This record gives sequence, C-alpha cells and structure tokens, in this order.
Amino acid sequence: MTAFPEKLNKPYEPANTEARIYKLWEESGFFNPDNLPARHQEPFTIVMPPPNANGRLHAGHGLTIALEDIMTRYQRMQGKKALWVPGADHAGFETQVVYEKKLEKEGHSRFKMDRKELYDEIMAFTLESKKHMEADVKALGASCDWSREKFTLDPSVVSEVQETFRKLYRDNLVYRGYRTVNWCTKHQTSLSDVETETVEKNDKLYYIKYGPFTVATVRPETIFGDVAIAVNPNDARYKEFIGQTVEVQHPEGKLSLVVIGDEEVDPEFGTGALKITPAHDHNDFRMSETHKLSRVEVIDQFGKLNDKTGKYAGMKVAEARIKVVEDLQTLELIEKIEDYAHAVPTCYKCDTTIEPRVMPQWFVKMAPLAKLASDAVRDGKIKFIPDNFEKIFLYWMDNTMDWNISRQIVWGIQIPALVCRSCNVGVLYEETIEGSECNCGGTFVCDTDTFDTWFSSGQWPLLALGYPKSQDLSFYPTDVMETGRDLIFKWIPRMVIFGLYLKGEVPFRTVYLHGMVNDKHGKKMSKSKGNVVAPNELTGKYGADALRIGLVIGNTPGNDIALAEDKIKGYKHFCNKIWNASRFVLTNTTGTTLDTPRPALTPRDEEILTELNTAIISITAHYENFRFHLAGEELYHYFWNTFADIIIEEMKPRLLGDDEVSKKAGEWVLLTILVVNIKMLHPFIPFITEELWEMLPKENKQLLIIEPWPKPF
RNA sequence: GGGAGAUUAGCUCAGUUGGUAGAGCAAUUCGUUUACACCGAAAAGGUCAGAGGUUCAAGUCCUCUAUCUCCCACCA
Repeated sequence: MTAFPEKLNKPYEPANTEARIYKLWEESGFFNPDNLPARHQEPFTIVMPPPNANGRLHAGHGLTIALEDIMTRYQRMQGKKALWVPGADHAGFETQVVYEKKLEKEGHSRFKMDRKELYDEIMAFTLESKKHMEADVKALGASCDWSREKFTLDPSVVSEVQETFRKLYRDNLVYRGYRTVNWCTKHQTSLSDVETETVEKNDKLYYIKYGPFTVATVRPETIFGDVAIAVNPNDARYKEFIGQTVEVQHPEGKLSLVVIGDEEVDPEFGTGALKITPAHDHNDFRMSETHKLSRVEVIDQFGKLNDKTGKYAGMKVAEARIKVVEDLQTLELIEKIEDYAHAVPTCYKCDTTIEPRVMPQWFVKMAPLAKLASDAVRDGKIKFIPDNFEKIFLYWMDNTMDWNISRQIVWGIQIPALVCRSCNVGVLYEETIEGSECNCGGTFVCDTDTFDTWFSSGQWPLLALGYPKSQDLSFYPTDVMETGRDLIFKWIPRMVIFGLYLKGEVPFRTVYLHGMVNDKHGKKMSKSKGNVVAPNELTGKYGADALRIGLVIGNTPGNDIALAEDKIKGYKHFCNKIWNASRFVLTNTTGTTLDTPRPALTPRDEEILTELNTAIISITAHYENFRFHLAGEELYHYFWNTFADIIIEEMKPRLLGDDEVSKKAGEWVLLTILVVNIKMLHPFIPFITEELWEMLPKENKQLLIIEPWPKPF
C-alpha cells in the first residue's frame, strides 16, 4: 500500500520537485477556469498587474505573485471558478529608458535612429526579456491561466486602446491643448505629473531691480521671456501700478511690461512683485491665460537659451543663469541674493530638472472622469485594504489636473490622430485623411506621439479580459486588484476611471495594497546600493515555497517589509518540518487511508479534533478577510507546535503499542490532521503540499489544487 | 505647506472586534529519545515612545507631545 518511502528522502529538496509539480499543474489544465470541475461555478477573478516585460522579476513582484496566488488557490479550493489572468506590460517610457541606456553603452543614440528601426529593436529586446519574466513568475508557482495571457502591445489591445482615445475625443474628454508640460531635456519627451519627482534643492533667490519694482526670482535667465509683472491687487505698495506699462532693463536691452494684479501673488514672499514668464513656468502660464498675455519662448527643447536671448543663445540654463547674474551685477541691477531651499520637479528616471515648456499635446479632461471614480468609492463600490488608502485615493481624485497623455517616444501605442503642421490642431485619424488641408491652410500629418503607458495599463482589467467582445467579460468586475502601494496614484485611479467610463462598472471590488519590499535593514533596494535581492536567487536557494510564506508572514497590508534571508531560511526549515512530520505519519499509519471511515476515538482524540476545528475556523476566517499574514502564522504554529511537537509525540506510544483499537484511532487522527494541514497550507506553499498529497493513500485521487477546502468535523 | 504610516524582547516584525504581551532570527542551558540537529526540552529577555483621558479593564479607543519614514504640493 505504501509506495512512498523511497521518495520521502531527507531532507526536502525543492529543486527536485518544483519544476515537475508546475508541469503537472499546467498539464492538468486547472489554471484555466473552463477546465475546472462542474462544481466550480461562481467566478473569482484577479487580473495580474502586468510586470514590465523589459527585465526579470524583482522582490516586490515576488510578494505580488505570492499574495495573488494565495488568493487564487484558496478561492479555487473553496469551489470558485478561479481565474487569474497573467500579463506583460510594454512599459513605454520605462522600457525606452532601459533600451537607451543599452544603446548608450554601445555608443549609439536613439536620436540617430529611424523610428521603425528603433521600434523593432526594442520589440525584439522586450519579447526576449518577456520570456525571462514569465519564467520567474512560473518559478514562484503562480497558478495563473497562461492561455489567457495578454501583452499590452498585442494587436487587439493596441486597437482597443486607440478606440478608447477616439471615444474620449468624441465625448469631448480629450483635447489637444497648448499648455505648459513637464519636459525632460535629456529624454526629449513630456511627462505626466506622476512621472516627475520633486527634490529639495538649495538655490539662490535673486532680487532684481526691475523698473520701479524689485522682483525676486530663482530663474534670472528667463528674464528675456518676461511679459508682465504681477502684484497682489490688495497690496497698497503697488496698487497704483496695476494696468500701467513699465519699462525695465536687462542685459540685452529694454522691455515694456504690463503690471497685472492677481490674487495668487503672495505679498509676503520676496518683494511681493513677481516677474511673469508664461512660456517657462506653470503658474505664470496660468496667469497669462487669465490676463491674456503673450508668451515668449526663450529656452529650447534641449534646455538651451534660444536666439531671442542675444549673446546668451546656445548656453545651457545653468550656465546662462551665472552669466546673466554677472551681467546684471555689472549693471548694478542685483539688489541682493539670498539662499533659498525649495522643491524642484525632476524626471523620475534621470533626475534632470524638468523644464516647463508650452507645447501642443493631448490632454484628458480629468474632472468629470475623476468624479465618476470618487463617487463610486464614496458609494462603497470599492473597498481598500488597508482602508486608510481610501482617503488618500479620494484626496487625489478631488484634486486632479488634466492628464498629459502624449509622449514623444516611439516605444508605445501610437496616438491615432493627425495634427496640422502649421496651427498644430489635432483631429482623429479616421475622420481626416493624411495630407488633407486644415482650416488654417496647413497640412495634416500623422501624429508621431505615443500614449503614456498608464493610458493603456489604466484599461488593463478590461483589456486583459478581452474587452469589448470576449465572453471573459463575465469575469468583470474582477474581485481583487492586488498591487504595490506606490501605485495608488499612478495606476489605481486610471483603472477605476476607465472601468467606469468604458463599462459603467468598477474594475474591481477590493484593492489590496502591499508595502514595499526592502532589504533586511528596511532600506530601499537599489542597484547602486547593491542591496537588491532577486526572487529567482532565493527560490533557487530556499525554494519557492519558503520564499512565498516568508514574504507573507509578518507583513501587514500597506506596510513595508524587510526581506531578511535568514527569515526565508527559517521557512525552509518549516518546509522541512512538514516533510519530516509527513514522512513519520505516512510510515506509521499504513493500516489506514484517507478513505477509512472514522473509527471510535478516545476522549483525548475528540479533544484534539475540537482543537483542529477551532484552527480550521480561525484560519479560514483569516483567509476570507485578507489577513494572510495571520493565516500563515497560525498554520505555522498549529503544524509545528501543536501537531508535530505535541500530538505526534503523544501518539508514538499508541502507534507502537499492542492496543489495535487505540492504534487505529491514532492513525486515523494523525492522517486526518495531516491532510487538513496540507490543504490549508497549500495556498502558501503549493509545491511541497502537492508533492505530499501525491503520496497520501487515497482512492481516485485528483490534484490537491482542486481539492475542496477543509470543513470542521 | 498638507497628508499617511511607524515608535512593542538584541535585530526584523505580528498582535482581527479593548480583557493582565507574541513569533522568526540571534543569544543561554541541557539533550546524539529510531520523522526531523533544517531537531527537541528548558529558561532568559519588554514600565508596549512620553503625558493626559474614557473604561471594571487599553499595546488595542480619544486628545496632546516627541522622534523617524514615506507620499503629495506650480510661493516666484
């Protein structure tokens, strides 16, 4: 009856079993909900946040995969029609940056390459990297349905994303605006607000004598683009000047500037008088709209001063600033210079200071869409775990600005639009033909810009389920969106908005946000610090099971986790404990199988079963309420400290004794507890539990992955 | 300038609805008991940041303070 002992070699070696078990699952087809037994009716759906296809998985992905697989496996065993859709993200700007670095190393530059050539090269690179990423996901034991895998550049996805743009355009929710955008002078593209990072900088605040005023500025080099001086309308010092035109001097000549009164000017700051440069400052730009001011561009796309600046033309901003200040000092126009600490937006990828530029770009009108999302959340249609993220979400939705969705890079989904070469107006590609004439007399040409990555990934829950036609939309709205807490702004709001806008339903009912996975001292992992721990190294060393349970236990939602290798090692010991306890039970209960009816039990046996029931109820409740760290901990302690240390030890004399009745009862109790534990541990440590399940004595046994969840006895 | 989180054993962290503190790792002592030394047994270790308050009862709820971390922010 027992074919197992040879297999139960000691100690447990994950490397020998994981690949084999994963293959077994894949071949069973049970990752695909369509193949599950008929009793699995009610859907449970998670759409995987698509990892970037440009590299391998990092530790944060490990936690994502672990948590989502725990949820999926649990719900599958609970009899749900469980679907977990995997994916891969082309990650537009991110990938382009990765590839540019590669080109730089090889002495190339994307700016010297043909569009198509560059796109094809990045595509080849991405598709190759994608394979490694997928292998990492599989190595972690992810029970996702690979037959439904989507890539954000699949043709069907691309056309649907473009269709969404057309719909927004027709609904007057997307427009081509001529506004200041966040321009990265290194990467030569605009960036959305969430793609910039503000860093504290110590600069100087220059007080410049400016006609009858003294103005305070950190950017004297933009003086050539000044069109006005702004003061607060209630400021008694300057009131009389409002509406007048004053003459001011700068190193290259004189300017006539109108004095405007604007409530936004803080009389307390600096001198209370402010120079207005609409082409190079977000705030000044807005005032220029209110007061109908002209805009004079003096800095070009490379961050150099242009020919409107006389002798400064061609200088970079930093250099020009020094020169202009020197020359102003010579002219005795600098009143004083103060040290000034302030926050400056930079490109989140290269730290280059963002140069605000006025450019024609596509924008999504956020206010009406954000309202859809915040209303849905206020109505309780989406639950946040932990719940304080609801407040953060709502604050952001109530204070949103229009979203710049056009990027001047080739790697991404092209915007289906035509723009006029002379007046820069934009129209839909399908409505107007390339080369036709604009009302202004100019010619329409294809817009070469691509979408912000978050424009496509924002539609991910729908796209992953084959929107708009697929039958898989019966899985929408999905149950859980599990992702890193850093995506609360970048990604979550866009998905809620697009879900509601396109389908009229929220994309998910629960948002579960995990914290960042840091190094063992709680410090952020980074390549430069050399403290990066990759999941594939840890799975190789300790096994995927140990990594999974080690990542989840002791980690509460929303809070960061310190990933100590010793901890993972500790859980490898736990796996070994399970292995050995199972070995003992299996070799000492050969007279009993899982099909043996419940024998007469001793009072102590009944007590043990009552205790087991309590554990089942408690652990199941933890699973149901997303308290996976508690489920894991309780399983750990029940198995080790109660089952192995007490119950098994207590049973030894009975198993070795002559009382056959007592022996049979003991065998039955041990096997029963073992099976319940193997099942309840399965979502955390799927490989070792499936391997052990395979060795359990039972008639007509199927895979553990579809075994029903244990119920109290 | 706003907001969130954290402050519990040497280290990293749990502690779900309030009921006299827990885990992993580390450290101590003992034990080669035929599942497991990737083990077992035993012991040690914390005025739960501080101060008030509510309560029969507070690590857990309320207020304030201190320190740290992170996020958001177009006062030049």
